[in-house]
Amino acid sequence: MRKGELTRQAILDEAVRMARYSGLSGLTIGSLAAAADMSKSGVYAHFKSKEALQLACMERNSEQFIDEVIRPALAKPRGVTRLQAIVEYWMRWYSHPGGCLFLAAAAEFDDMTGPLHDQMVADQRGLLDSIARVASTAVSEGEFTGDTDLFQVAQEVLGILLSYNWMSRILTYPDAAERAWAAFNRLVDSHRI
Amino acid sequence: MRKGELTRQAILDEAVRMARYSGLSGLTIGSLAAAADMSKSGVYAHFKSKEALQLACMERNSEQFIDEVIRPALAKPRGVTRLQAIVEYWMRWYSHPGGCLFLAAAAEFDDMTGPLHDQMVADQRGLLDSIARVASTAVSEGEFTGDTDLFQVAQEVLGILLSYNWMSRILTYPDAAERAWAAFNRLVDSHRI
DNA sequence: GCAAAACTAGCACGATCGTGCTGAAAAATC
DNA sequence: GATTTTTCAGCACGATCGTGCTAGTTTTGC
Repeated sequence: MRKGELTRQAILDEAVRMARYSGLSGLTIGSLAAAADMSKSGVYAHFKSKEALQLACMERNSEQFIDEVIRPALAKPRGVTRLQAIVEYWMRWYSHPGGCLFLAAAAEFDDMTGPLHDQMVADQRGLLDSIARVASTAVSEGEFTGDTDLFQVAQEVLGILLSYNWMSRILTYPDAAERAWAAFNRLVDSHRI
Repeated sequence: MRKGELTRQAILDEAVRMARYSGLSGLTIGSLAAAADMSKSGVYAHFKSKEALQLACMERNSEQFIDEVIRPALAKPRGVTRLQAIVEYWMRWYSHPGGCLFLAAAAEFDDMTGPLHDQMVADQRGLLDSIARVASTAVSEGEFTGDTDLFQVAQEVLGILLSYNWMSRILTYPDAAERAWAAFNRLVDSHRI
């Protein structure tokens, strides 16, 4: 009853950690069991199927993202300050060992049907909405012009984040962060009142 | 001698097509053989290992990218026109059934060691250099200021492309292309002399 | 046309995958 | 402390994976 939920969370944390490296498809119950010092069936019993395990991983990952990116950003003052904060925390999120599970899931499930694909799309939509929502506070605070296209801002910020991830994680360019901030500042200035 | 190379290419084309959907790790020799109407060992004989098959897929994919994106762009006049062209062809490249194999490979091999990872990094570096090289023609043609940071441009163009891919392919936002061009125009204007 | 080379189907191997049953150990409830 | 429920290891299953050998067919070079 309580012990079960505890080990389930422990398994899930380990699963998310492993999935960041190998992806959710590359994650196998056998290796997960070994990492969690349990038997294969012991792990399996907590999730009635592999798909359920993968979905649980995505859910856990989203929780961690909220904890590490969304909530800290919301603690900052509304407006450009908060927009800058979410980008900063987001860039830190990308530097997790193994990378970003959202990105891995998107690459794995984009051409697929079923619950995994649907959950992935919902997650991605949530990420984009988060940016747009924070950007909207810059409008309501009078920092951005009233006719600002929030999803234009969201798409461009996402682009800055994605290319930063590419440059720093894959190509290991040391100037990636600096250039990302240059792009961000130019974007913000173009919408300033 | 000649027949062998022919079927090898046919297998490879089919393999790349499949890998766009499932990734290079998800690609299995069994399903590839079925799609190519051959026996498993018949396919396997052309590539002495699965890793060699995957590497050959990456090579074939790069050739196709050159044919469909790089070469057509180089046929355009140097400068902003060519930069705009490479973005346009690149966006079309992303709309291939199954998506972009460069992106899939990057997600699969980023945290890995070995030839597959190395080839992927080399490919990605090549993609970025392509953008920077085209951007440099805008400088030499006198359209961009002389102090333009070419890799700043490259990183931002890559961001526009990546976020376009995300928005259109995963989230199926219809305005993704329009917004990508808006971002592109703003970027170009900021570097115009 | 013939000999040599290249190509590919058949088959089998060890390994690993997800899944599921069964029973013992542990924990929770009273 | 007894009992009921939960938790988990052992084990086995069918399927599929990559790999490789062996023979026979097809294609090539002369």
